[in-house]
Amino acid sequence: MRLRQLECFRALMLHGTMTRAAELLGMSQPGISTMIAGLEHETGLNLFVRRGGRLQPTPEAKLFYVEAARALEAAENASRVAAEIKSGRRGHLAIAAYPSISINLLPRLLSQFARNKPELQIKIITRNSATVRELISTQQFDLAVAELPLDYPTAHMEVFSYDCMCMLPGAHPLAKLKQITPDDLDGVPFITLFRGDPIYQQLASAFSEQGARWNVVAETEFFSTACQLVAEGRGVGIVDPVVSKPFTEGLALRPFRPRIQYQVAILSPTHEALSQVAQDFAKLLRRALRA
Amino acid sequence: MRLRQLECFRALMLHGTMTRAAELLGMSQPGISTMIAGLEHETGLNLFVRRGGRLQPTPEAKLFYVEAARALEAAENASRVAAEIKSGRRGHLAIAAYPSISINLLPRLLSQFARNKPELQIKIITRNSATVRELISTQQFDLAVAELPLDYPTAHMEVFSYDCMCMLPGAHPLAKLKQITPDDLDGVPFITLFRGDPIYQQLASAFSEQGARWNVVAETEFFSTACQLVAEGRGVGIVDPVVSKPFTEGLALRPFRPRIQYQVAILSPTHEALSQVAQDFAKLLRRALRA
DNA sequence: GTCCATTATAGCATATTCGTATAGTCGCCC
DNA sequence: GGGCGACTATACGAATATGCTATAATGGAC
Repeated sequence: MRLRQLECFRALMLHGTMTRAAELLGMSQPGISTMIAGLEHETGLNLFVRRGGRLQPTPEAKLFYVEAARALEAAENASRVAAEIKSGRRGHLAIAAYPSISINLLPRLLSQFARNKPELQIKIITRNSATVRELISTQQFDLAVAELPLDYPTAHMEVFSYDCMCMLPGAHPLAKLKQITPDDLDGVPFITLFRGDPIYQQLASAFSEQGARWNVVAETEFFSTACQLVAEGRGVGIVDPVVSKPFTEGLALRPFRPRIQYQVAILSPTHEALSQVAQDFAKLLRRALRA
Repeated sequence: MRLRQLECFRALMLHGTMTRAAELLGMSQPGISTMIAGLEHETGLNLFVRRGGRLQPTPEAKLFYVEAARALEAAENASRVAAEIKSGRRGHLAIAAYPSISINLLPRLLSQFARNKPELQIKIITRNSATVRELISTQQFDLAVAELPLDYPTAHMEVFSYDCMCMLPGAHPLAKLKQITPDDLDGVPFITLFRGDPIYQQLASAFSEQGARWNVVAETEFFSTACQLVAEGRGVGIVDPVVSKPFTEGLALRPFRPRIQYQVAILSPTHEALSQVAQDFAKLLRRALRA
């Protein structure tokens, strides 16, 4: 039993004559005739009686029609769903990300991505980078974004490295410098990430190597919190130039030397194939993180 | 999108490798390969990633699979239903019949007919012959059985004529006669159908023509009632030899002269095609009425 | 590296599909 | 009853699809 036969059968049931059914389906009348003959032969049912040169559906045809129409609709639905999947209108995209990126950059990218995909189900879960790494290995997420380093990176990783910038209130005297070193910040009130963070370690080394006094007045968990404190005039700080960009409006950013490296990675599951939607979004995300 | 493609896709999703799917479907591995390639091309979806010489379903494949399986099942269901219709296991058979025949003969034939057709829905409606004739023209019934004559027979008719038999209690003295005439029954207590019935008219003429006294002691609506009264010894009567046969057990039946004609017809709708089931049953019924 | 299991491609025979041309059938109207 | 119009069925051929065998290509295991 072929779908085309069912299609012809339905058209014939709905429109009464083969000639009209053929028009509707954009095919010739003999085409319909042979299709119907084939269907009758294969099912063994007499679907129409030839009566006065016309076709009259038998009771069998009426019974069969119900099922035939149902099957056709299911097939057509499958086709439609395929098109939806292809265009990304249907599907889901589950992303795990660490806080700083999930506050602003990620939702901004996602809403842009999903604008013409009304049926796309989106899930963002925010966890610290270590948890994010674990989540991706449970295969429950399509993509994850985590800060490096990770203890034991199991998933497929794509790394993005940034040199951190020193951020200062716009009117700060040091803002006139082209770049900023620990020497310049000797004793200047400083806002940093927590002691456990790699950034903290790198800063501590940088200051101690230059013999400058690192005057830490605040430790925060996220760049975004630090940015806000700097904006309030509590001191200067250090920030990555891409992910935290939305939080540094109105602040002066200057290259910091020596380089303080900040690394972020897009993680994807190893055992699971990546959906097209996820691949497409990864492309967008990659572009944003490279910028 | 063709059903065969979906079939291959399902087998592949369920069994993991093309080789096994091919075995299951009784076809070659390259056959599956080209089917899947065709499906991927037509839907525009990457359904499998080739990974280490194996196929791994993509998330798109998993999403699409749900719909594909549904469509396949619907199509298979349609096939099954077609087979059921063909074998008469599915369908309905609505018969309208006049009382005498619907008491015994019809249900007996029907239950024999439906023995191996568990899904066949049977409807018997019992009305007098005039109503039966009307019902058949409303197209709500497949077949009807009515007594003739009918006022204005619109439907297609197949007529069966019988010469009525005289019925007597088994021990009745007249039972020794080979055939019975009104003369033989002069003054004998007689049980007949109602005054309006054609049988009544024919009997009245027969008796008056021979100048015999027709001693009517009971009028009944149905032959079956008359038979019971005869069996109780209330008198003799007249009965058709086929339809009423089940009610005449233990009674003596003798040809009655002059012939009293009793006519029954199988009616079928004119505008509606007859279902195969109905045709098959009509054949059985015809054989029974001819006997 | 070799073997084993898998998938992909090529080439070919067959089947299906679907068009055009044409014949057959029936009802209708004069 | 003949011709017309509307319809269905059949014949035939070209394009396409199907599905086989043979064979190449790939990658994992040892």
